[in-house]
Amino acid sequence: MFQLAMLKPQEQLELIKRGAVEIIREQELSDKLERSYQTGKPLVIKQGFDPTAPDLHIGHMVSIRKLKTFQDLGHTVVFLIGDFTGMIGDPSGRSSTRNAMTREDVVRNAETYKSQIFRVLDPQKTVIDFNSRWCSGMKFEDVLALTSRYTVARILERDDFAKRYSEGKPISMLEFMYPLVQGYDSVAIRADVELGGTDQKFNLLVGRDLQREYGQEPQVVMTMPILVGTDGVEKMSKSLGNYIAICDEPDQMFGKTMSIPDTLIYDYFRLATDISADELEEIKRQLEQPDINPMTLKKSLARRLVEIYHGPGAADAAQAGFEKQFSKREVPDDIPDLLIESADDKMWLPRVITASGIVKTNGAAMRLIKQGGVKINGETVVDKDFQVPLREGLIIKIGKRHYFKVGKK
RNA sequence: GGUGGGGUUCCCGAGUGGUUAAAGGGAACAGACUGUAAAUCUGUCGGCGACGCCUUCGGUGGUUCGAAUCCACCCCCCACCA
Repeated sequence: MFQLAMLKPQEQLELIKRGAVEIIREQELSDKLERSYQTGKPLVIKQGFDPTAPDLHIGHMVSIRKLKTFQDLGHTVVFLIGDFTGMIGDPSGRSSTRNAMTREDVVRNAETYKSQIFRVLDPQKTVIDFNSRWCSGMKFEDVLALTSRYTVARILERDDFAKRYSEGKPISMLEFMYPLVQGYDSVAIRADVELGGTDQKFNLLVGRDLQREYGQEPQVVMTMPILVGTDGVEKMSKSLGNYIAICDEPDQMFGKTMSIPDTLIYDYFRLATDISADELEEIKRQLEQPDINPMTLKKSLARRLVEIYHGPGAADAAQAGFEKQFSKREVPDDIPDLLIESADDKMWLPRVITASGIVKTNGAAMRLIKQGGVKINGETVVDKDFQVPLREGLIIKIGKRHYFKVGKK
């Protein structure tokens, strides 16, 4: 695509700035680009990632796609996995499920990361690094030396610490140290620019301060917008279940996109697709037209997303499948088979439903039946005692979107 | 170390001896309406083939016919003081 030698610093800056919420400081970035241009030495662009949850979603991609821009401009991207703190674990704090990870976990997660980010980033131009590489070898005196360069009051400035502190919620010392560890990473890899969501601003700034403390030129901090999740309320995250994963199947990706509130359409176009400024303007205009159904715009958004991660052919198929299943309310083409092993020729309906994995307990299955959420071959079944004949071809529908075919193993 | 407050079902949060699987809200799920939007309305929301039984209110013991509720000890969180 673009080459470092081909684009002038000013042009690079324009591309980089697009979509960013804040650049601290733009002048410094401009200077760095200028120097890089003159010397031919690429800038080091850093972004840190949690060693857990390697299920990347389109919210992560907002900044990862920005990394791609840097990469296209010839700069070096360091995809930094924060395995060190992850391996220690943090039993306290409110997200008490954070358990220590083993080296194997970390390696496996890193592989999963790779398989996902390389859908966007160029493997040849991406450095994947782990902060245990320098953290593990630090002596306690090094750590103390690090802590001496920052103050409690400054760490307490961080929004969520301040909030939790004033609300009487616990903050572990380890969590308290996180910003320093993360900031030290910037020192260790001599980052020129660090990217992150706006919620990371504080941590990124600590990196800047620490670099200065260690006699380095401070990194430029660049924050990217946080994508709101499909619920339209919380930020997109795996744990809240309001995310569109980049490895979601086309149908699923299309469907999830169609379920977002209308108010999100514009932001999703802006942050999650490659749409041009002109097209974006057009979307905005159309959203204000009362006679245009936002659904049509949402469909085109869904298509674009599927195209990015699965290609144009998949987008066509996903849209066709969606319209068949939800607009026309027809039975979709691909229905998973549920093969049941049984000596009998029939089986109690709740048990069949549970076997499908859609609900966990017979009680939940019985509730669904009672509420009219279960259909067999298009007929609503309200008898919770219903015995399902185990013969081929029976199609069971659960709720709005779950289908499966019953068969005997 | 001292003093005081607190730990309830996915989350928040009532409940201070029986009628309590535990109010209310949120989330979630199902149904209606729809555009798998929002809003709204209705219902469900620990487990069990289930008018009954089992498990649950930080942990362990105890008092009682009966405990989330009372007592003892322990663990954890928070505030203030040192």
